Amino acid sequence: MASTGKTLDQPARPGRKRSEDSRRAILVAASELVGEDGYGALSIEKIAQRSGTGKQTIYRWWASKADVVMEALAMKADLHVRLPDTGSLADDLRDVLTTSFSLARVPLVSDMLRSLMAEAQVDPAFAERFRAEFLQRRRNALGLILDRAMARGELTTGVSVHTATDVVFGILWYRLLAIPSPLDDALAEEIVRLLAPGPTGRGSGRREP
Amino acid sequence: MASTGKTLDQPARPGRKRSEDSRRAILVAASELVGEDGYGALSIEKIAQRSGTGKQTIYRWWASKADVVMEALAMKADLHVRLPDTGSLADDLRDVLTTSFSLARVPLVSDMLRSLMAEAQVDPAFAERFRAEFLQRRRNALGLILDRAMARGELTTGVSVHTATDVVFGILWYRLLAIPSPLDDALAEEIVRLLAPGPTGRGSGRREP
Amino acid sequence: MASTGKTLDQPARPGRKRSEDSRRAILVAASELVGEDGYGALSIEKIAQRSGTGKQTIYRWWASKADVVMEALAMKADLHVRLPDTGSLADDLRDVLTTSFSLARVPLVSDMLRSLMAEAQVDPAFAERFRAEFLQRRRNALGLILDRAMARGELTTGVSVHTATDVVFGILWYRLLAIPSPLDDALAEEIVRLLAPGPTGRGSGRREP
Amino acid sequence: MASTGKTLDQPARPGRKRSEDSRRAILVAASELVGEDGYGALSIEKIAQRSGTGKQTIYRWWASKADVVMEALAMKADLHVRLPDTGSLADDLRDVLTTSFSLARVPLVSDMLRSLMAEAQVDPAFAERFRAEFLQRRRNALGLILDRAMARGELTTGVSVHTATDVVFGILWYRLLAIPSPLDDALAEEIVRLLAPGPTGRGSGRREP
DNA sequence: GGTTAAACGAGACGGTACGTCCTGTCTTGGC
DNA sequence: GCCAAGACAGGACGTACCGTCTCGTTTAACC
Repeated sequence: MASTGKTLDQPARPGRKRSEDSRRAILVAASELVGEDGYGALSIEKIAQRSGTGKQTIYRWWASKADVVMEALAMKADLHVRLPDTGSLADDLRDVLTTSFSLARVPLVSDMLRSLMAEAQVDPAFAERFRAEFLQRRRNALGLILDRAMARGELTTGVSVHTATDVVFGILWYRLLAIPSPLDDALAEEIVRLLAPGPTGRGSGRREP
Repeated sequence: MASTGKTLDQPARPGRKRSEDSRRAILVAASELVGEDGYGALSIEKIAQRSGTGKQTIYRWWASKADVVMEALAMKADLHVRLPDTGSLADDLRDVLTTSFSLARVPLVSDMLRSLMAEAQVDPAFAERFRAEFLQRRRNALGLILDRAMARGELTTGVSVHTATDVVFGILWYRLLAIPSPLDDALAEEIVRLLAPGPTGRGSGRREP
Repeated sequence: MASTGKTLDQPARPGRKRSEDSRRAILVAASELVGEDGYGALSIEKIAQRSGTGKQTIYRWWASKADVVMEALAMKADLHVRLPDTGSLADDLRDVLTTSFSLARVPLVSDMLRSLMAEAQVDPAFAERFRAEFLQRRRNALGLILDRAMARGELTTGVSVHTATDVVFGILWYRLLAIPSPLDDALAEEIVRLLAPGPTGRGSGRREP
Repeated sequence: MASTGKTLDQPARPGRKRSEDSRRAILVAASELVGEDGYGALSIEKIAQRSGTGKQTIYRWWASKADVVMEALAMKADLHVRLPDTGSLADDLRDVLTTSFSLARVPLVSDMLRSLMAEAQVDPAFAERFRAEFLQRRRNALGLILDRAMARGELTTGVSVHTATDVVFGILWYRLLAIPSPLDDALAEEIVRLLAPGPTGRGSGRREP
């Protein structure tokens, strides 16, 4: 999740190098401020003051305060997307769900996620970056799992891979954003049951009359 | 969807009455501004100027600009929640879904919905009002439908009513907020298939055991 | 020296009146700051902070910080231009000179004068206002005295009224701006002798050969 | 007019020599920028950019942007002070005046002069350098002329040499700074008449008694 | 001829101030 | 008491420069 991508692997530019210290201080300050007063009270001005940097340094490397938070989140939480491959849709799905849910249960992480999604509604340019650098990556991971399941004939519920993905992320985000409810293993199990009904599960006899 | 609830059905107060003209002008101005420049560029100042009213009048009757937009949305779109009762989960669900989807396809409506959900992430007090006055009402309607289906034994997918509700609204909001995708009849059908898998296809023969 | 002249004696405008308290606080703060750190370190931001007002209030009523200082100077020192009329050029001139010099010897006043003249070199719009509201008024006063002397035949040095005015203000400003030297009665006397050589003075016999 | 005097005639140092190209490019850029946007819009940053040099190079050799302009002025105009010695105060004075006036009539030169005087009001350290390196030199030249006239008994107006100098430079600077008026031969003649009133008119017959 | 050191273009850095916009409150006079 | 108008204190915006500090390169003098 590079901030700009300006460096095209040709660091042979003149001038002083970007300060890694400042970068870290800014991300830490942003994290702290979101945790203390919430994203609504966050301002570039406060980040600069708290981190002991100049506003220009923030504007130089990030396009908006949401981008700072997005990178702070990446630094804070290991957002690396796991790609389980157990050979069973139910198991793969359960793995992805419990991993995602446990991350979303960390208060600071969920606060940041909610803030980023909110900002994306209001700032179209950031929405694009948020989608490309965050949302789509997770969709792709789940999509791969579902594609494999589809190939194995395990996706028997009559919904497309795309829609199944929407169901999974839909419920995750809806519980984050709309009606705060627990994202626990019981919910994960319900979703697994819904999307990957086992041969002896709920719908076993339904489809083979 | 009263704006504040200040008026306690006791209009026997002295002084000038609230101006209905101003109220309407404010809501119209808010609608127009959201349509033109987006919610991000909306400000109380601009609403007052556009509507030819004073800022104080807005602050007097609404708690925040999000509340203005929420009322503007209510004025704009008929948000009355339909409560179908066909006796079949699939049909009831399809009815709710297509109604909701067609509303969400109106650009201004979806813009406002997205804005309100965004604001709710950043302003906890508004989040409470938004939940109570908007989100929960729609959950309750769907909940009633699902409760009836449950009683008839139609909810066979092994998910609770609560979770099924989350699945429905989850996918709706996710497509609004995260990955803009069509909210069409095909999607409605997929969701019906997922949550109300009929033994011999949709609807047919369901009622004659 | 009205700041804007917006009020055209028709105060029948709606809205809150201009706060006289804020106006005074701003002028006092500007005076103090010029006295403490000099005009070079003066900023709108500091004036606002010191005076306990908002920057907008300053920008609303003054076009630049130089205009604030100009009005602060008017408030500080009695800049009312005396118009002596003794019937003698020498006496009139001496009166104007000693009055002007004694004002210019007040450190804060001279600091402000120098700052305003400096700003006028760099900000053409302010230069116009400074000329019209300050410099020209004083020129006019001296011009009147010299016109009267001319009519009485006392201006015998062969310089025009315009040039004589320039000589007087030239030396005043030059000593303020360029080579700090005392502006005392001795200098006044020298200028009187130069421009109004009395009948028994230096040039008495010069012109009647 | 050395820029800093850092080089103490001991060039026996290792390392790269000062680049004459950069020096010239900086002075030219400063001239151009003052001519285009005025001294008020001048900044070290723009000089560096325009001249294709680094800011550090400017800071290394000049103490402030005013010092750059002062040196640019010296490069631009021949500021060498003429020292006429005709044996007649009127003629010497006229020579100095017309020379100075014709220089001050060059727009860019007068703009620079005004800027430097303005900066001197706001930056005491620069004021010192400006006085020593520019103003005082011209005073000294005129002082010499007047001293000689005094010795010859030509200074009959009853003003000291110091004051007479102030009269000359006062009117010059006043017309530059305060009330833009022409600095032409007519004015020079008036000043000559004022300070060197010849018994039978200007210059005529004075030298061949 | 290698070493040392200063000057150079470039540009990031911590800061300060700019002038604008908006917030939520207060004040005024009219309805 | 509501309303339009608008002034107020305050805070943040995004930009421009300040003067300083790396960078890697170039150019001399010295050893």
